[in-house]
Amino acid sequence: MEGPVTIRDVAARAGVALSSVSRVLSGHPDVSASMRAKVEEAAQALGYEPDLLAQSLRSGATRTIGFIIRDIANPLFAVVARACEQELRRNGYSLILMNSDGSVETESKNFALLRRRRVDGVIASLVAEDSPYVKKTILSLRAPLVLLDRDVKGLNASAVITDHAIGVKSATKHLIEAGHRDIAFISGAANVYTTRNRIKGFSEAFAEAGLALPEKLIALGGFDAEYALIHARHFLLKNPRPSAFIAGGIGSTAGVVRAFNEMNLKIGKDIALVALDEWPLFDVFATEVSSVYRDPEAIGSEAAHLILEVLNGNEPRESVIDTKFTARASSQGVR
Amino acid sequence: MEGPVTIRDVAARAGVALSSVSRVLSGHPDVSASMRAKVEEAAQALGYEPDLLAQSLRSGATRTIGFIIRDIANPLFAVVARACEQELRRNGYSLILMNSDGSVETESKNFALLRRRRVDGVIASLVAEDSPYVKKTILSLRAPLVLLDRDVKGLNASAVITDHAIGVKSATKHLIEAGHRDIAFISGAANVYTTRNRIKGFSEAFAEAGLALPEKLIALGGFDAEYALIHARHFLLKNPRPSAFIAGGIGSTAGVVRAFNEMNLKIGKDIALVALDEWPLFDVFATEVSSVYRDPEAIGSEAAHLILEVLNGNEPRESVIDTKFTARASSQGVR
DNA sequence: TTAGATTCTGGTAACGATTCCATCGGGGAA
DNA sequence: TTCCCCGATGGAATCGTTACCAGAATCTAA
Repeated sequence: MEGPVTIRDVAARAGVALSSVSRVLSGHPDVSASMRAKVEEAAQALGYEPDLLAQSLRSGATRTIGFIIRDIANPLFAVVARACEQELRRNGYSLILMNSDGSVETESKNFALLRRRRVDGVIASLVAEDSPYVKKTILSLRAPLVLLDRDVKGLNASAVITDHAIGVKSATKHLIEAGHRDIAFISGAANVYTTRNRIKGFSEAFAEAGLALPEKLIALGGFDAEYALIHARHFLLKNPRPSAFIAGGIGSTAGVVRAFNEMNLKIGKDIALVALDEWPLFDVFATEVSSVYRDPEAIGSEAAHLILEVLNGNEPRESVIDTKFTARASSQGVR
Repeated sequence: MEGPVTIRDVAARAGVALSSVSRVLSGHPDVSASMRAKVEEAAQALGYEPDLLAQSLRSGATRTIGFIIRDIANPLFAVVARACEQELRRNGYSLILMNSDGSVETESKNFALLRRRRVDGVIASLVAEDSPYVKKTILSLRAPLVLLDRDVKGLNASAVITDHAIGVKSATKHLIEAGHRDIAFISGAANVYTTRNRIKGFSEAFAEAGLALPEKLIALGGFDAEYALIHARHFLLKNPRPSAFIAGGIGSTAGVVRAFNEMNLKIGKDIALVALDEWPLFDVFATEVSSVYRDPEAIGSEAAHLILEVLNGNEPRESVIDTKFTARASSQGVR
């Protein structure tokens, strides 16, 4: 009873050659019934299970997928990760999780490490699209890549893209129709598709209404609550004060709502709010918040499908997830 | 430019033996300066990086840790996972994430797969402590194990234990002192330490106050919102109606709050609420909720430390994380 | 000057699996 | 009966790395 059981041990016990054991266990057709019986008995008795490491070295495939994101603690991405892991697991793949901590440098190191681990593919939500690291690092990855909500040219990668614009446009229209003009928009960094696409929807709604875009009320710099808090405070001191806020993601919304609380502004009464994305307990606790929703489960399982497709020899492609605006108490009855 | 660069290619380019390349790159002392220079030049020029797979096969260590939890989408565990991954990454380990989907069978399969992947250790939050699978599966793991908030005898595992009892006891005392007697308690399944330990604190507070435990107001069966919703509804129809609720975790709290909303009960006014754990945006949106808080960052990094300790040859041990009750508006002014 | 120790280097055997190739029989066809 | 082919098996090479062993070259000391 020393160390794990290897194929040698099974061969010895069954009194046959290594290669025969391998053939039986991998279901090779040219094996006699008696051989099959002997080997299976021995494998069973010894509790043999093949070493995935050795198999990987031999076959060149690790049945392992890297998953790189800024921060798994973001509830949206946690759901994406869960759905993705589940789907990959069903197909015999394991997921290696890495956080980038919001740093392109860490992100780059993560890619390099995954390359050395010989992962069969990578699913990633990049910190930035314009980093000098990114393209070089990714191009040296000898494995299929699925990008989440990012647009980087010349990578030959698959992508799961969310159509934020359509939802944000509806939301903005809804606010404009309710009489809002000074609408503040606070969302994540401008150097990623997510933010640009959201702004696109925001702009389109103003353009179609024949109104000028309130450029001075747009703050795009960080996904964190701190960034949103500072800018929301600043906007709330303007004259005239914005009558509505659109806040991107959980971090931005947290910051915006804290600013409201500081000034004792009641959501849905003194000020309107639309959140981009939803998260756990979104539906509970006081005022119901209007939102632009995207299904994180769908994003995760679609990412898994896309990588599996390429692993099965198909060409990389893009898949679009839609968004849906729902008006709730937080954006009604303010004007 | 075919396939990844191996140590052979480096040896060929430098005109030396394989073994010399290996020695230089692994920092062996007995290497001449000229040899070092030649090999480093070649490795640099070819962009060589050692294959972790091959190294692992040779060395027996994969520098990989398995992380098994019920559900990464639980915000508390997402933060635990992040902190854990971060700490392990700093020490050169990668994390393989697996969800058990609340099934002991899936959990068992996950353990088996991690064993085949030859992970160096496993950090796990078990679905149940009394499963027949668990012990057998875990004992066959030839790697150190860190349990999160679970108590299974005879495993020789490390553990990060949360001292829920102390926080829950304070919370219960606080409610009792405010005059509450019919206090409902809804939390996760009873077959795990977390729940038992919480109930312990709950019971102690009643005992010390010389009051009988309101056993008919205790529901311990599931971590999900659905379970909590059904039981909260049921309790709210009792006569007398409970005047306070203690809800374990995010799922339970969601269910309880939904039940309140259905009956149009205002938290902190018509009914008191204490939540066990906190989560993103906990501090925002209307009524501030009293809570028993534990630091998920600390749990995650402590788990990483414990596994690293054992990997460095130390004995497994237990580490205790404390909890802290904070009274907020949700539990004040109801009576 | 030479024995002995000390560097340094190359060759080779592992780690645990798969797969190709060669060999050996047995069965079918002429 | 003879020839051929195919099913079944064992042996050896391979994946990319490290580590042991032996030998060559250099150096120290008597």
